[in-house]
Amino acid sequence: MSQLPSLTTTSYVILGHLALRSWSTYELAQQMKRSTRHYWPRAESKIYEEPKKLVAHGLATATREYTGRRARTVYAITDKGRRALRRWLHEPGQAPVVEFEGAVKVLFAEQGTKEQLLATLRAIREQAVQTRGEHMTLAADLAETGGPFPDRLHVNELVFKFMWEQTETVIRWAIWAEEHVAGWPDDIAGPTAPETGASLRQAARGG
Amino acid sequence: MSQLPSLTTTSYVILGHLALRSWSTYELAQQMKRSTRHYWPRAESKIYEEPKKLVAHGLATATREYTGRRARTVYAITDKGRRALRRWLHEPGQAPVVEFEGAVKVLFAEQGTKEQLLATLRAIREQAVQTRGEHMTLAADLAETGGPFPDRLHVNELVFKFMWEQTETVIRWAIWAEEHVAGWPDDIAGPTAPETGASLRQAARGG
DNA sequence: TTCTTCATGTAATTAGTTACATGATTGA
DNA sequence: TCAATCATGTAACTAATTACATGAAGAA
Repeated sequence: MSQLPSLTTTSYVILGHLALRSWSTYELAQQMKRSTRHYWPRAESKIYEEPKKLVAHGLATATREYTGRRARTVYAITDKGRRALRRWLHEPGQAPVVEFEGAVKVLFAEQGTKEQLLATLRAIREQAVQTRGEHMTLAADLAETGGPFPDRLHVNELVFKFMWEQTETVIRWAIWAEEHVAGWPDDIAGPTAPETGASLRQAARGG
Repeated sequence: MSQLPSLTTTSYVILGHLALRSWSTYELAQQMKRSTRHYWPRAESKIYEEPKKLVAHGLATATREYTGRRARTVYAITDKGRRALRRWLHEPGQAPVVEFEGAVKVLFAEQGTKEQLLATLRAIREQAVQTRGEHMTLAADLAETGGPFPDRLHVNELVFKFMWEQTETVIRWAIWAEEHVAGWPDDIAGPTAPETGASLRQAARGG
């Protein structure tokens, strides 16, 4: 029947925001850069394009406004949109998917030098420390001002905690790996040291 | 100059495998399902297609073999391929990117019911526990047999540890969130409880 | 007045996925 | 000998990205 393009998770990210208030696409892009980017990253241009689909489905309405001769579009949720959001919340969500190029470089590290591997790990750690800094700023703002939606602080806190723990895990892992590799001989293509596999054996026993 | 499609991280994942030995595409698909899928997930069809690009760049060679009338293609790395891989290892890698639909459902949970939120969290936890089980099996195999490349156990251990900690983090978070939410009133759209924001304040202080 | 940054999109391209197809092998 | 599964791809489609374009507002 319906020839409309089907809704993706990205559609529902937008729809969820519209359930809170009406937004212009620029505002949406700013807000999503601040929060959902960390667990649902999308290019800005996508955020300008996606709401049209919601309108086509009758889940949102678009209003044209003007600043001088320049147009902008403000989107608002419809009743049908609220029902669709509730239905979506009811379905089980997708598990986390991780894409980590740095890990691939670590996996094939023995094709390069020990120095290269240590540099890779250091870069991973520094990036994560930087991200943690951004998270701290965000947390401070949310804790002090309550953020743009103070009565949503409780759900915000849940997902913030996930982001935080995720980043901490990367930092801890990178530090562990750097220390571990520091003890390796210079030729990392060679056979393994006696203590190699300790964490595998531990994991095999269930951690 | 070069009109060849440029190499992606996926290309280098394949190239890295070819640095270890020659593989048919089917073997590559099996191996990647076992290991790199957890931090570089790609559809099987992609794994059949991508090596052609390596050949076009001169980084690999393709050999046609036959089982009866049925053809298969075995790929091998070239010297140019090894050099390209080493160059790639030298460049800093991309930080982890997480896509987590479950977190989006948690973020907008107050548009639904407390029961829905608890069900979402439970599903996340159960999925992660299942993944941990797969990791345990893999760890046991690697620890016992050394896996298909015993002298690469040291680098394998590094990335395995990342996968493991990543999954453990999800499980711990889900349990924490379930306990946290259990203490909320039935109407989760309402204003927040007094202890709300405690972990935000802690994060703002640096953890 | 000019430059830069903010604000608001569109167009072109692509990396990746889903769906399909078919030969070989194995076991009931 | 039939069905199921393993093995090996191709074709069609799409979600998403990168690159570009342009008006408005404020700073120098």
